[in-house]
Amino acid sequence: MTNGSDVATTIDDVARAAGVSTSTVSYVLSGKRPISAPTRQRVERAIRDLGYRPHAGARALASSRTDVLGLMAPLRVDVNFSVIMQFVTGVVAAARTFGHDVLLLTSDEIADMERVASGSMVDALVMMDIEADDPRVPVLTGLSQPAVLIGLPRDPEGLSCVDLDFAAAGRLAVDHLARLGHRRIALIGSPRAVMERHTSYAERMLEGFMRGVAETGAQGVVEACESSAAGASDAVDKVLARLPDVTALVVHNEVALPWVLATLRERGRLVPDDVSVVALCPADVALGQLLPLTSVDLPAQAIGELAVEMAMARVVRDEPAETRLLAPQLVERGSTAARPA
Amino acid sequence: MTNGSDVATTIDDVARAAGVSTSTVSYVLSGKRPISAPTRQRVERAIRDLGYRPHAGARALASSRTDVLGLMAPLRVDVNFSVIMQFVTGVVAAARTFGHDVLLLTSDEIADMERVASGSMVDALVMMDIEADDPRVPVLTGLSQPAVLIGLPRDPEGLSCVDLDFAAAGRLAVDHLARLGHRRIALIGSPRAVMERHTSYAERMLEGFMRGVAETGAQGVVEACESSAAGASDAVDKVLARLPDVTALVVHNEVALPWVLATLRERGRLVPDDVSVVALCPADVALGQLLPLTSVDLPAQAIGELAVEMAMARVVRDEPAETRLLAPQLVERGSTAARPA
DNA sequence: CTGAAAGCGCTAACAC
DNA sequence: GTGTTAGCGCTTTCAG
Repeated sequence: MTNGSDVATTIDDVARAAGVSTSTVSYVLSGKRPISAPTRQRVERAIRDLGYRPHAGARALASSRTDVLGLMAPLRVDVNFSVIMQFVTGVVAAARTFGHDVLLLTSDEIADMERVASGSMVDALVMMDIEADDPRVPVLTGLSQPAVLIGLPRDPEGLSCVDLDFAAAGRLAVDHLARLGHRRIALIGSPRAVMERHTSYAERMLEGFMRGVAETGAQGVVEACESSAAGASDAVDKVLARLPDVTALVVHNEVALPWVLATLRERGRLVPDDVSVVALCPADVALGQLLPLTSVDLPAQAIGELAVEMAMARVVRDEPAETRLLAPQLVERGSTAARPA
Repeated sequence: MTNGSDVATTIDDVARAAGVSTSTVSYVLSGKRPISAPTRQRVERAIRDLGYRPHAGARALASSRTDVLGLMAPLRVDVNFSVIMQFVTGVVAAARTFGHDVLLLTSDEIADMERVASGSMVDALVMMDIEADDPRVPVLTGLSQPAVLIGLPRDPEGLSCVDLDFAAAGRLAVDHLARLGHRRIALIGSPRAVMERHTSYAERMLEGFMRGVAETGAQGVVEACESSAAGASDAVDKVLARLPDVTALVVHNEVALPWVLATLRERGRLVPDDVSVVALCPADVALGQLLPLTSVDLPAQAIGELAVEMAMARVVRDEPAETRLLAPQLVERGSTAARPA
C-alpha cells in the first residue's frame, strides 16, 4: 500500500496513522531524541505502510540543511573527461555515505556558484580545477557554506584544500629516473591551454619536475602536449629535437599517453630499453597501455572522497579548514629501466 | 552592499525596502502577473541592493517545483567515462537553459531514484544506460515526476525515450562498407559485460550489423572487446583467426579504438589499404586518432540536450511521452576504401 | 495593478 | 518519553 495516488503523504498522515504527534515522527526519523521501542515501531510501521518520504524542500526550509553537496566540475578546454569523471565518482559515492546527494555544476561561472549557495540549495561546495589565482576563491570565502578546493590556489584564504602533492610527484618521478642513472629527462606535460590558465596541478607538477632535475644535476626539457595523436607525436618530436640523447620521459597527460608511446616506437626508441617512461595518471590508465607503465598514481577517486569528508567535517562538526596534500606513490611496472650504456 | 552578514535576506526584507507587499515581489520575480514599470523597478532595485536570493527550499515547498533535474548516470563496469561525461555535459548545459540544476546519481539503485523523486528533490528524471529489461523502468512509471530514458528498453511503458538509432547505425556502417565492395566484415563491439547485461545500445547496434550483413549477403563475424590494450588486440586476433581475409571492421568501442588500430598495424594490415575501418563513436574520438577515422557519429552531448528538452516539455507543457531515435550520420574520413583487389 | 493572508511540510523549541 | 506549536521563506488564492 505504498500510496499510488498523486498527493504525497505527509508527516501528519504518518503521525495520525501511528497515533502519535508529528514531532514524534520527526524525532524517530532524525534520532534527535530518545523514543520508546513500542512507539518507534508503530511509527516505523506507519512510515512503511504509507510509503512516506519527507519532503526535501520542507525539511530544508525548517532545518536549513539540504543534505545536498554542490560540486563544481568546470569542463574547460582540454580537461580530461575521464579523469574528471573519476573525481566526480568519488565525490558522489562519498556524499552518499554521509546521506548527501550531489548537485553538479559544469560551468566555472561565479554566478552559478553564488546562485546555488545563496539560494540555499547546498550545504557545502566542492570545487575542481582550481587555478593559481582562481577568481572563485575570494567569492567562496564570503559564502555561508563551507567549501573544499580540489587543487591549491596561491592563496587558499582559509578554505580547505585537498590534492595530490603534484610538486612531490614531479620530484618523485625525476628522482626515480635519476636513481636509474638517467641524466637527460623530458617532461611531456599538459596542453598549452591548461598551462596558460595557470591550472594549479600543472604548475605544481612542473615545479616539482624542475626542482628535481636541478637538484639531481640532470638535464631537463619540458614540452606542452595537446591531447591528441598529432599533439603527442609533435611533443615527442620536439623533445627528440631538443634533446636527441634523451633517455627518460615523464608524461603527465592521460589522453596523449598511448600516442606518445606509439610515436616513440615509430621513431625507433624502445621502452624501456632506449627510453624509460614514467606516467603521472590514474592507475587504471597506466595498466591499460600495451606495456603496463611505471607510474605515479593520481588517486582521483580517493581525492574526491577526501574532499567530501573534509566538507562534511566542516558542515557537521564545524571543524576548521585544513589543507591536505597526498604523498605521491610511484609503482614500477616495467616501463623504466637503467640508463642504456 | 550585498549583505555580508550571515542571515540571508528574505522576500519580506525586499518588500519592505521597496515599499510593496511580499506578493508583489514574488510576482516581479515570477512574471506571473503584470506589474507596473515603476514598482517593478523599485523592487528590482531593492533585490539588487540587498543581494536577495529566493530560498530554494521555501520555493519548492510553496510551489512544488524544485527547478532541479535528476540525472541517473550509473557507473557500471566497462562504461566509458569519457562518453558518459559527454552525455552529462549535454544534460547539464541544457538544464541550465531551462533554469534548472542537475542532481547527479551515479548508482543504478532503484532506491536512490525513489528517494530523490518521492522526496520531491527533482521535477523530472533522466536515466542513462538503459537495459533491455531495465528494472528501473516499471518503478519510474509509478513516480509522479516525468522521466526520459536515454536508450530504449524492450517496453518503454509510456515513458519518453531518446537515443541514437543504433540499429540504423549498424546498418549504415555495413551498407557503406558493402558499397565499397567489402564482403567480409567484422564487428568489434562492446565489452562482454555490457552485452551480458543486455545494454540497450549494444544490442541494437548488433542487431543492425547483423541485419546489414544478412541483407547485403556479406559474411560477418562479431567479437566482444574489453576496453584495454590487451582486450583490443585479443579481439582483433580472434577476428583474423575466424575470418583471415576480412577486409572491413566496424568498431564500437571508444576506448579500444587506438589499440585496435595499433594491433592491425602490428599484424601488417594497413588501414585503409588492406582493411577498412568504420568507428561508431563521438566525432572528437574519430578525429583524435592518428588517422582520422570514417565514423558514424555518436552525438552524445546532443542526445543529452534532447533528453532535457523532452523532460522539460513534459514538466512545463505537460506534453505526452514520445520516443525519438536520431538518424545516424556517417562521415568519410579516410579509414575506408574500396575492397583491395 | 496591488495587498492580505492562508498554507506548503517539516523541525525544534517549549511544555509537561 | 511525548505533545503543542511557532515559525522556516515562499507562492498563490482571494479581495479590492
